[in-house]
Amino acid sequence: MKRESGDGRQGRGGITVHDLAREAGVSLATVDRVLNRRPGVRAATVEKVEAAIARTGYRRNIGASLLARGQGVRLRFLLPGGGNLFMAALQAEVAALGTFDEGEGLETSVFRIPPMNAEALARALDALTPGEVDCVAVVAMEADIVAEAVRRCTDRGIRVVTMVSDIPDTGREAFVGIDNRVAGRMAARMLGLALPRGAVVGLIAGSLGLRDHRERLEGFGEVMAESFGHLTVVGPFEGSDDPGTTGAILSRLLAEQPGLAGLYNAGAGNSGLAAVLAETGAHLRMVAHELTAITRPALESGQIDYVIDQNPRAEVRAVARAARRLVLGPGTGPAEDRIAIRVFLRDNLHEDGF
Amino acid sequence: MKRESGDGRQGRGGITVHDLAREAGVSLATVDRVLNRRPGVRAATVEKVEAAIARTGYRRNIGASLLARGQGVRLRFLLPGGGNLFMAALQAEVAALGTFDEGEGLETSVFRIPPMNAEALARALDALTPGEVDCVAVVAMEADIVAEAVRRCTDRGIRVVTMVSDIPDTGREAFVGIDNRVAGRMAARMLGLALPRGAVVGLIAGSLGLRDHRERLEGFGEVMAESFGHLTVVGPFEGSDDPGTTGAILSRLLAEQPGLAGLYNAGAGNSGLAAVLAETGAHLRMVAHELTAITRPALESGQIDYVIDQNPRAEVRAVARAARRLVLGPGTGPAEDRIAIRVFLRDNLHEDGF
DNA sequence: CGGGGCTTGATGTACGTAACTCAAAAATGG
DNA sequence: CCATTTTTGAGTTACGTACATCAAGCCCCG
Repeated sequence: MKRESGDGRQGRGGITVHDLAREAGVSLATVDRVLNRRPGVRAATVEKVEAAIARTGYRRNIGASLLARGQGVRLRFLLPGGGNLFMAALQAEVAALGTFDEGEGLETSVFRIPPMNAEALARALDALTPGEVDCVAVVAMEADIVAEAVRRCTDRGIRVVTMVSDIPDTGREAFVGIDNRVAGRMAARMLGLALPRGAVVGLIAGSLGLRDHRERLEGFGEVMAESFGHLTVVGPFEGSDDPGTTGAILSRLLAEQPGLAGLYNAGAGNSGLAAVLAETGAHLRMVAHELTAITRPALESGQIDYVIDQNPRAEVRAVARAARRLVLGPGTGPAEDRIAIRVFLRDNLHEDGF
Repeated sequence: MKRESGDGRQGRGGITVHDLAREAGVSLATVDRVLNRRPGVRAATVEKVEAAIARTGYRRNIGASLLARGQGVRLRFLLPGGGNLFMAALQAEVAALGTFDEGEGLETSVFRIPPMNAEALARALDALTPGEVDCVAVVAMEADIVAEAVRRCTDRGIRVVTMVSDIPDTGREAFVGIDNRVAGRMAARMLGLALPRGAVVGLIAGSLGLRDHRERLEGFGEVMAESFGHLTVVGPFEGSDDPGTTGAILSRLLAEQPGLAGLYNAGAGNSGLAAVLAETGAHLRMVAHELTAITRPALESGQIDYVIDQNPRAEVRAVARAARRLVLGPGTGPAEDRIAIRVFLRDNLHEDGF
C-alpha cells in the first residue's frame, strides 16, 4: 500500500490578510481596501499589496469572507424572454441552484429581457447598480450599444459574465458556453458515419446572423469536406427558429431531393421538422440541438438520432463558479469557461440534469 | 423587463444553531453535540434536535463550519494500483483539485492499493482512524470482507463513498459513477446506426466477473435485441483487459467472421485491438471506453469511432461534493451521484477535462 | 436516600475576513 | 510653508460554527 498524498493546503498554513499586511509593509486596513476595491489608496500602494499577493500566493478564505460580508455574492441573470425553451431551462436551473450546496454564498435573481432587442438589453445593463448586484450574467448580443453598456458595468465595479453567446473585446471577465464549431463538427461526423455513400444531407440553421449558428455550420462544413466528400450537402437554409418555416423547408427538400437521407438542424424549430416527418412518414438520420420538451420525444420515437446538448445545469453552475471567483477570488484575467458538449441518444435520455 | 427572482436565501434569514437550540428547547452545547455526532446525548434528545432541524430546515453554514474546525474535510482516496490508466487519471485529478477553488475546505490524500486484492483493500479500510480522516472514497470490489470492512468504517464514524464500481447494501453513504447499463445501450445504438443491415458485430469485455463490464454487456444486448435485430452479435469474449488477449480475440474474429464490420470493447486492452487493426488494415466501426493515451490516438486516426467516457475530473469533483455533504451537510440518506456519460468523437477530443 | 455515573447547560475563545470609526501621517496646492 | 485634502494606520465588532471547560442537573442502582 503505497502512500501518495495529494496536496493538502488549508490545514493551518494558509496565508492570512495579516501575513499579507506584514509582507506588503502596510496596515491591515489598507490590505482590506485593496482586496475589496475600496477607494482611497494610491496606485503605488495598491501595487505593493498586489505584489505581496503574488509573492505569497495569498488566497482569500472564501468561507470567512462570505461569513463576514453577511451576504452572498449577488448574481443577476439577464436572459432573453419569449418562448425559448432553453432559456426557460436556464432560469429553472438558476432557481434550483439555491437548493444545492452549490448555491452556498450565492444570491441569484433573474430578469427576462425582451429578446432580440439590443436597446432593452443595454438598458437593463445600465440599470444595474453596485449596491444591488456584484456580478451579472448575460446572454449577449453582438451589438455596439450592448458592448458599451458592458464596459460601463465593469467601470462601475460590476463584474460581467457572458453566457451561451459571447461578446469578446468588452470588459466581460468570463464567458461560459460550449464551443459551437466543435458541436457542428460532431454533428457532421455522426451523420457521416451513419449515412451510406452518396446520400444527401439537408442543413438548416436559425439565422446566419447568429454567431452560435454560424459557428456550428462552419464546423459542420469542415468535417463534411475533410471526411465525407462522398455525401452531398444541401443548404444551409434559414429556418428562423420557427417551426412553420423549418417544416416548409423540410417539405420542399423531401420533394426536391429524392436522395435525402440525413438532416442537421443547427437551430431551433424542431417541432416543425417532427411534424413533417410524422406526416410524410419519411425516415431520415437526424441531428438536432438542445434536449427539450420537443427534441426529447423525437429522440424517443426515433425521429431524431442524436441531440447535441448544452447542459443548462452545467452552464448555470459554471456561471456561479465564475461569479464567485470574480467577486471573491484573486484577480485573474478574462477567462473562458467552456462547458462540456453532451450527446444524447434515446438510451441516455434520463441522464439529463447531471 | 419582467423581474423574476431566483430564491435568495443566505442573505440574513438563515437559521443558526442558536435558533435551532431555542426551537428544540435544548442548549447550544447539546445542539453542537448532536450536529457533530459527539457522544453523551440521550437518544430522545437527539431526536428532539433532529426534529427541530427538519422543522426549521436548518442548514449548516459550511464556510463558518470550515472556519471553526480549522481544517478541511479530510478525504482519503483508496485507488487500485497497477498500470491502469484510468486510475492514474483519477489520482491526477485528485491532485489537481487542490489548485481550484473546488478544493476549498478539502484535504485530500491518495493511497494506492494492490489491485484485484480484496484482503488488501479490507485491510486498508480497517487501518483508517477517525482522528485521521473524515471520509474515504473507494473503488469497491464485490467481496464480503470488503463489505464488512466498509461497515466497520461507518461504525467508527468514517463516511464511505464508493466510486466507479459500487457495493450496495453496506454502510456506504454515496456512490459516484456512471450508469454502465446505459453506457452499453449507447454503444449498441451508435454501432447499430452506423452499420448496414446484416453486418456482424464483435463484443469484447474485460471479465464477466466485473460488475461494470457485466452491466455494459447487459445494456448492449438489450438495444441490439430491441432495435437492431438485423445485426449479428458474436461474443462476448473475455479479454482480461489485456492487450495480448484482446488482440488475439480480434485476429480470430477477423479470420472466422468475414462479415465483421463492428466492434464494441466494454473493457480495456484497446492497444491490442489497435495493433491488430493496423497490421491487417481491417476497417471496422468501433466503440471503446475511457479516453486515454491509447484510445485518444485511435480516435484521431479513425480506428475508433466513438469513445464512451467516464470523466475522471467530474468523478473526483462529485466525490468531493459528496464528502463535503456527508461530513458537513445535513444528514441525508444514502445517495447515488451518477455522473454524466461523455461521448467523444475525433472532433471533440480536446474537450476532455471540462 | 446517597452516590456515582450519565446528560445537559452556560460560557468563552478561536477561525479569517468585512466593515466601520477615528486619528495620524503624508501628499498636494497655493 | 501652511492649509487642505488624500492616504494610511490602529483598533473594534460581527459573522456562524467548533471545541473545550466547568458546573449543575438528572437518572438509575444499590
